[in-house]
Amino acid sequence: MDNSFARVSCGAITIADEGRSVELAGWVHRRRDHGGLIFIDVRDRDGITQVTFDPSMNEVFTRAETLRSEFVVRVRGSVRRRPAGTENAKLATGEVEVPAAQLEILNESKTPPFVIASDEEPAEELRLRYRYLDLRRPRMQRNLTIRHRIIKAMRDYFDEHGFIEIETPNLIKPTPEGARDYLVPSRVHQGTFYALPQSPQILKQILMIGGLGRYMQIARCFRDEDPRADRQPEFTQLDVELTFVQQDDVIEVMEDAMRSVWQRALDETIPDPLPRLTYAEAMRRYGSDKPDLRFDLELMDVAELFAGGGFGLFAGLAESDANRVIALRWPGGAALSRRDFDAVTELAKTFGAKGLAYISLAADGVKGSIARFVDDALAAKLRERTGAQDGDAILFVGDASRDATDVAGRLRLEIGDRLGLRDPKAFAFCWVLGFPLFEREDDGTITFTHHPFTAPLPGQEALFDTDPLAITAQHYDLVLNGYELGSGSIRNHTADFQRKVFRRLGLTDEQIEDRFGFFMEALTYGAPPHGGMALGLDRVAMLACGESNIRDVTAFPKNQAARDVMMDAPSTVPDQSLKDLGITIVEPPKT
RNA sequence: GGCGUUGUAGCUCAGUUGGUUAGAGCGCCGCCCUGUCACGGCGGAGGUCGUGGGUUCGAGUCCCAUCAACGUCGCCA
Repeated sequence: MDNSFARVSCGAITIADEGRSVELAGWVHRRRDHGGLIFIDVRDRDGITQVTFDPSMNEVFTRAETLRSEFVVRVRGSVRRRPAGTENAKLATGEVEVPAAQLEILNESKTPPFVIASDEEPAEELRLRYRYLDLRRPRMQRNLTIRHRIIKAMRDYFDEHGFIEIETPNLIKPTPEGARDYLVPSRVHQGTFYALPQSPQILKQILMIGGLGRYMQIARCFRDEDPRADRQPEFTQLDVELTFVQQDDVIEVMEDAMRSVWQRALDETIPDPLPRLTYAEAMRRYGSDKPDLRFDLELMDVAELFAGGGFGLFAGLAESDANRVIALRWPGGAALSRRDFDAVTELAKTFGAKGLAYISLAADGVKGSIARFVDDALAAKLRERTGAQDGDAILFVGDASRDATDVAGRLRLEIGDRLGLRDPKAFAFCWVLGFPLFEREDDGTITFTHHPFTAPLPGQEALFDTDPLAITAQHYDLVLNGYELGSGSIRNHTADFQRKVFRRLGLTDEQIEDRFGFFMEALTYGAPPHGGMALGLDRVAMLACGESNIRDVTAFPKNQAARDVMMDAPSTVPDQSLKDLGITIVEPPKT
């Protein structure tokens, strides 16, 4: 290589480099062929530099005429100031250009299925099919860079605070609880299976029993459930665990870490301390255990205002504490048409509502579906309770408490969306605490809210046999902009108590021994008190990037059918591979 | 598995109450062009309208089924 040319990045050349002999390598971003003069924008990860080709350079010019989009080139020349009046203020390198003295075509490119140098967004299916082309676009390069900075900031923070990163295995023991496991057949022990970890939960607890004290890991996790915009079958967690801590210790470490990450990765300052809500309060005020605190518009209970009144439905609901009648203020909602309200009602029905009542407030009185039941006195009370003013509407959801809360919580987000109150550049963190330890499933059985290793609040052990659903857990969720970033808890650290929890969940001693015997035994050898947390890194990155889809912060995501459409995975395997594993496919795949 | 939205040129999209030869912008190809940077000018190629069936004199348009993508519910210790 000719060392008189300095290799430089396409984004970094400035007027200070004038006269320097440089070598650029990158992709042909755009070409502008004037016949007697050719401009090529050469792009690499750092930016774009304009290269010019003059006909006086016979051979080089002729070769330049063959350049097309996404060809890979190496160009050498001396940086020069652009002629006066031809500078491009839109480009960081717009004051200079590189007249090509040498041009090497390192590789040609077929015409790409979509234009990389365009703001037009191709269908996601196409972006995933040709992910390597999509990754060349600024958006993905930016998102992956931010994701990297977040991960680096996390590792730096925890390293500085005495944590060590420890890898845990990906081939582990299946646990039938929780999500479906991805299973990996064993060749050596035919007929048996490893599972990919849904999280390193038990392993990190055993690390605590192993005396490692402060652990963190950027851990890959696997859950065989249907993907969503904020969920992938394969995802990454920031996993953390500490010994000799109480709930507040973990919360303080984690929120300090997040403050540090936001500062270092995004140069954003977030509050200290972060707001905290109880689970009950979050459900009551926001209708969600992961409230979006970027805007207010809280759910207001108004059942007693309708008690004994003319609107029979709400008057009836008001007779029992098991019901809620919730009012939601819709700023400016009085401008909506009957048709608009009908559409919102239909939407509410998709949320599970049986119906939706509403009134519009105007200077000349109250209108809307239940206006005839709202006299001046009631209207005044509703205004006072909700803060609604002339020009606003109020939606009413009345139902059994749980159903009304859920519907109203979703309607609140819908209103926030329509009013543009969910700013992707705003970050509203909060903690949600005080979750119940157990929940009742639809079939009536008792299950855990978080996971079976979560400890109850001290002193509540007595409720175990009398009223288990009343037990509050030492469990905390970190929430950002209406997304659950992650959960943590103080764990049970005695075998006796852990066994009690398992039994309460309906496991027999044999099942406990079979599935968790190794762990139960570990607890009997001086397990220290411990607790920790795990955050969904993909969601953290998604929100930090202002994206609404986890796939846009993942280099190689699966689609909604859990397929990798670039590799075409999953796929069939040769018969011999199945034989080695002792596996027979009963029903051959279709197609 | 349920519900919703979408599917028309390589890409992004338009296509009226069913009516002659299905369009636009970008991209692509050819020719011209020495200061462009979304270069410009002229010309051109490119379509099983997702697939299958039905209604009709006639279907991109209406009906049924089906496939795919996305969103969502179920599911997600």
